[in-house]
Amino acid sequence: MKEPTTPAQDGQSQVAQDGRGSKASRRGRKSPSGTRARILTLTRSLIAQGGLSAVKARKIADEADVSVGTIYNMFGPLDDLVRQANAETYDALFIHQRAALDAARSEESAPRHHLQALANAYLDWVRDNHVMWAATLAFNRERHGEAPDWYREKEVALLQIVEDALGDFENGPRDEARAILARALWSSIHGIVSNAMGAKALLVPEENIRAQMHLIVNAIGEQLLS
Amino acid sequence: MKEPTTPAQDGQSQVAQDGRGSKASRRGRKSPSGTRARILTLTRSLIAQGGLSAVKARKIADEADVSVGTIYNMFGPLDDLVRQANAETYDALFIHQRAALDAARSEESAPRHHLQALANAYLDWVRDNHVMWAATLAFNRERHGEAPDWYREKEVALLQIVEDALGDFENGPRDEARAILARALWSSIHGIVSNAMGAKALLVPEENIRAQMHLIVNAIGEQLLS
DNA sequence: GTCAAAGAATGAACGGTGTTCAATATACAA
DNA sequence: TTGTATATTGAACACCGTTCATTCTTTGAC
Repeated sequence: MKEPTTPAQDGQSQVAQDGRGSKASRRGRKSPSGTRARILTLTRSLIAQGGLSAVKARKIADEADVSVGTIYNMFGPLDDLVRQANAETYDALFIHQRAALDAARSEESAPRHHLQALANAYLDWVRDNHVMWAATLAFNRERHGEAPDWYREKEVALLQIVEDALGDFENGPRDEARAILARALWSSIHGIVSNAMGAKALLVPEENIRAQMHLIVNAIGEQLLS
Repeated sequence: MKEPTTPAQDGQSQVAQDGRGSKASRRGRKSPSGTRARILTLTRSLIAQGGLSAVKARKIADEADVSVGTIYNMFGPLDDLVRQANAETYDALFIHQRAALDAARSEESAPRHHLQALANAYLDWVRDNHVMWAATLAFNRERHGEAPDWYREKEVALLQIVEDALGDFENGPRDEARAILARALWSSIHGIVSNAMGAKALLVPEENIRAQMHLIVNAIGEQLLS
């Protein structure tokens, strides 16, 4: 029984979890030589080029100038390495969506436009990151049962943004009802985009997707004003 | 270059594509001994028990009392065999959904209840077939680009049911607009259910999922009456 | 029944995969 | 320098999808 050097992740705060500070770390141990970061970057690059199935231990080891053993020592099974890569994808999406909501709020716009902005921002981001995102979703689908808490929280954080946007409605739902609505909205938008997303690109014309999203968001927004 | 015995599928009519008639077939060739059916059944059974990753050529060969070569002669690469298995899953869902719409129509109910019935029926079916369905979705996500027409049409057929239900609205949208709305609705429902579906079971309480679906369907239904 | 040609079934072998772990190299404190 | 605790290595293992020369089976004319 030998745990990998870094127990997997603790994923406390959103974003920024690269392990330790750049030089001497908290506890005077651990290697400095950005090997861990290099492996992770390489993994992400492989996914971006060839999808999930392009992630091979030997390929990473070769290109990162380490042995296969090192990868396993640092990350445990290859799935855990992929999860780390996916975590960074989640973080990027999170930042993007938070920024979109903040921007929408800073304008003098109705709450329903905040929802529209979130949906549009999501589509924009998926358009620009379809391969990474498809890999993340495929991975999740097959290994959702085994996902650790710090990973699951990434999804929850995204949902929280939608809940926040729903809070902008004067007489919108609260508590449980708001949580249900947020999940319904997010799942729907997510479903629409996923449905239009192939392995390498968006298959349905972008304007069509946007029309579908707006149908849903408008229908919900309408209800929230009555 | 040797094509598998049965070229893959032609998948003409919805449902029922087991290849040839039970005994002497159209062209006086082909083997009778339900080997093909046995392999397919076994494959489906493996998926139902252990998910996509449980499908192994040698395992199937052992349990079906054939050699690995036979499987490859009959189905080509293992992915094609899985696709055949998935096709049957699609067919089962199609029949289930068609029946649900027919039943809703035969009652004296408003068109919006037809949509509700479809959504509810979908959730029912996924609840009872989560493993097979999860496998189908996971497979699609990683190999959507390579999907042949006869396979893609299975998805289209499901969408058509929703379009039909939308046609029940007196002054509902037509043509392109209806197609977009159907896709939006179906993707949304699908997204909500997928979001709540783990590898082995529905993770979110069923009543919560139903509440989410009804929010969406009601919101859309409302719009269609104004 | 015979027998040659066509077809179907076989499974050892191949290249590639994730993963392990005894052996080795390195870093650090005394 | 030396001893010990790490970190790194890569050959070896088990298993995977896939191929294809070989073997068995069926068929139809005689």
